[in-house]
Amino acid sequence: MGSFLAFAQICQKAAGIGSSLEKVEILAGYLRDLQEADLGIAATFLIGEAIPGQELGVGPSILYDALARAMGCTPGQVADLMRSTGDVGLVAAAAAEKKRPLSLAAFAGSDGLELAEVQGRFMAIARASGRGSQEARVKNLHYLFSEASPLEAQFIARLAMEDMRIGVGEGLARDAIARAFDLDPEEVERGYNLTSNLELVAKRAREGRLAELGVAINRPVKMMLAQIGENIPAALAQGAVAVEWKYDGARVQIHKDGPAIRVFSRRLEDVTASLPEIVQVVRERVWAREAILDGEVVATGGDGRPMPFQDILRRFRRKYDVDRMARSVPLKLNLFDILYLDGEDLLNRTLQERRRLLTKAADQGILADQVVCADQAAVQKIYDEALAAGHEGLMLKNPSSPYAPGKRGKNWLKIKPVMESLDLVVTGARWGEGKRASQLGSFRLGCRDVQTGELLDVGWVATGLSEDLLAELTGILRDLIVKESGMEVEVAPQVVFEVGYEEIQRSPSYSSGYALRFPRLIAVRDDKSPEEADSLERISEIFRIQRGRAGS
DNA sequence: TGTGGCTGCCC
DNA sequence: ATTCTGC
DNA sequence: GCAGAATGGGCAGCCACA
Repeated sequence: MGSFLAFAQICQKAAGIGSSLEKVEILAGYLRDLQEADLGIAATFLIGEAIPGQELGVGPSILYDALARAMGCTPGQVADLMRSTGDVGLVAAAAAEKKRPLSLAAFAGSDGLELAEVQGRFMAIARASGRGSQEARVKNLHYLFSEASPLEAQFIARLAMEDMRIGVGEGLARDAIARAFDLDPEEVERGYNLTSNLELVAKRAREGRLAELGVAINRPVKMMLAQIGENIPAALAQGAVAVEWKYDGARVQIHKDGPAIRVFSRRLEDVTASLPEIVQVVRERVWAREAILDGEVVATGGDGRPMPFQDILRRFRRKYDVDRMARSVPLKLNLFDILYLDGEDLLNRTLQERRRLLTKAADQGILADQVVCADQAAVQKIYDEALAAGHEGLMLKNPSSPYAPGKRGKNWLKIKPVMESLDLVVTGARWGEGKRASQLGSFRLGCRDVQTGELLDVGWVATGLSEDLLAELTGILRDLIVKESGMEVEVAPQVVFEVGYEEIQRSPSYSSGYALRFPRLIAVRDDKSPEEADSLERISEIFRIQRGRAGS
């Protein structure tokens, strides 16, 4: 029988090992000796998937509730512990230390939790819906904590958050499965990328039947991803590239089985019901009987320019008012790849070959434009056109590369412009978690309102900081704290950050009315005072002219 | 019945 | 999404 | 160069609660 304690001990061990190879070795040894059912559970648990492909509906709020109940304290006290430890796992371990036993079994010293029992509780948590469902989730978590030893509780809490933080992700889990059953890691990786189901992959690996996992209609394939490219000349160094616009939209993978059409999102969610016009256009303009197609949908306004990304978000996952919203935010399909055609897996064909087949399989009008080109000036011209049209930049792809599911490699490069940065005042901060425990991990930003002299919120920044800088900033800002509540602090406005971003968005939640898309710290401006920070006027002016709007 | 907080997922 | 870090 | 970790804005749907 697979004990959850043994799993937790392996997690603890893995978390303490730096070397990936050593980590894989230990995980492999553990997985190898499990029975089939436990192997499936343990494999998915390792990557923080409580139940393959299902939502738990548990976040910090419900988890802290359950922990508070287990410890017999208030959620506020749990939040205090979070601030000092920055780790739900450690808080849960503490809860298990001082728990009040729920059941007689716990008094008597229970037999310990089984992997299957823990997953069963998570299933009950995932199934809960409707009135009283949040209470049901809390109760099931509370039960698990009441039965758990401190070490078990640590990883139950991390599982509930679907975030194990043991330095094991999909990559190492795959390698561990391969090592456990003496298989080629590439084969395991292929099986996983074609099914996204580590439980299934682990079981098939054990049986030596990985080869049975192939490309099939209605089984979404992990999407191939792009790396950031340096610039156009560097991308052209290896020769000609396939050039496409990088659309500011949402990725879709479309499965067509005759008249039956399904649309999957980047995370392979079925979004068919939200996108009726995409289904319709595929029905009318894809000639292939069976196909798996890859593309990007963009919202297009009356002027033919792309609508803000926020509008696309209003379409995805929508269940109600779908038709009305389809009229106000119409989506256009831009197909750029084909992975499967009439019974044939095309993954190992070259991009050039796939493009040729795509051209035959669908109407030109729903394909993303593509040219194969080795000339720097010509690529630059397309780049300028993409930006002038309001899109993000270019995709430059290696014409002779296969479709590599789930890979983010140099065969697909994205080229985007660097926006001029903003100098913004740090007005607050938030205590971090994990690696950033007991440090300030994200920073609230303000711009100047010239009329009133006030600082207006433009959001937060939390990336672009090295560990040294993080520590230094914590030291500086700690002395500037004027107010503290929960995980957040307010600081006297003295520090100025130079902040980079991709785009300025209208914001419904920040007082300036604007927010930055993908904010990152470029530098701390020791040389600038808050009075010299950028103004709301400057932000709204950049907003007005960005992305080739106005003045071009 | 309306609303605000929470969660998951787009980027 | 972006960015930093250790292997 | 890769994989993992820590973090951003903003949307819909759902649930709790007033």
